[in-house]
Amino acid sequence: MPELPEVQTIVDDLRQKVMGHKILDVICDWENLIREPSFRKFKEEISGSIIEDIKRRAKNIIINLSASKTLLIHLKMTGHLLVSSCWEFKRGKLRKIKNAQCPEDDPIASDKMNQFVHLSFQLDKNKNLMLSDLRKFAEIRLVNTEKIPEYLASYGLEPLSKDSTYEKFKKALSNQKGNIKQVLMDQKVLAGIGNIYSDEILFEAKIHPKQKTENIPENKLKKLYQEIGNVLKRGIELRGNSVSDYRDTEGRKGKYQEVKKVYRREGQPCIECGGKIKRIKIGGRSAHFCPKCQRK
DNA sequence: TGCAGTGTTGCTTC
DNA sequence: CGAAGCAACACTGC
Repeated sequence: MPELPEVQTIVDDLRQKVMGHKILDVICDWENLIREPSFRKFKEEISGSIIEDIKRRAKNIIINLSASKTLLIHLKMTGHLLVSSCWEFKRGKLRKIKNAQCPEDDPIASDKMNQFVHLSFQLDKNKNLMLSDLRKFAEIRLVNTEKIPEYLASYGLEPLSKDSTYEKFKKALSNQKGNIKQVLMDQKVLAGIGNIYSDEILFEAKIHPKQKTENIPENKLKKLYQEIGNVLKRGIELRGNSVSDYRDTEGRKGKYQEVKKVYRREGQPCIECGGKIKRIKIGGRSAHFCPKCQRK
């Protein structure tokens, strides 16, 4: 679920909310979430550390801690990070902290994602950084900071980074033979794009998802590069999409789903030409597109 | 009621 | 070798 714009929104919010905080303790009822080291070591090593910096690479959240340790978090399909001063994770359940001040319309109180909290970092100043995950696919690692580059070595171009250029993009795609939809989602080629944004990007660029990457003409490729930037930036502006269950660190929905044009709109009219949006399978995933606007 | 489908990724299989 | 399938898990919707 969380793709680049959602992960970026989470990272930006976390920077505001938990930077400089100390991690006092960790509570967890699904230790498989912690991929390394063992939970016992994890707890021991992380307790007492300070959150020094928070960044994103691809769909990973990177939290630099004091003592040269780094937390690497991947939310996969249904993971969420929540920051709250009025909820705590105790005896396997999310519980309201007595006498704590909650926001009037606290979404955590009503949203059913509150049933799926499996881990909580207890921070100083009465804050909790919690991970909820219905499907339990999320992964957390605690590694030595110097090792981080190895973990991130295989990722491709960051489409929104300052040094991303059309030439680099073109080069990244130059030896790709498959269909463009799958290439866009290949994290080794481009970092951060998933099923939803790839559909929206291809619609904006007027490219058929099954178009062979090597056959895309130069002008279309330029357009594609521009639209990747436009769509992802719009996603961040709208704080991500909650087509499904994405929520930000307060438990609130994003707004990008209100402007999406093709994803999960099978059978509905195309915003631009009125034709019917189609859904096909590509690599086992659903691809949505307008057959009139997007030609091979 | 039951089964296909779901945002991700990486491993296994053919 | 590359592409396809599947597993990790649990819920929703048809």
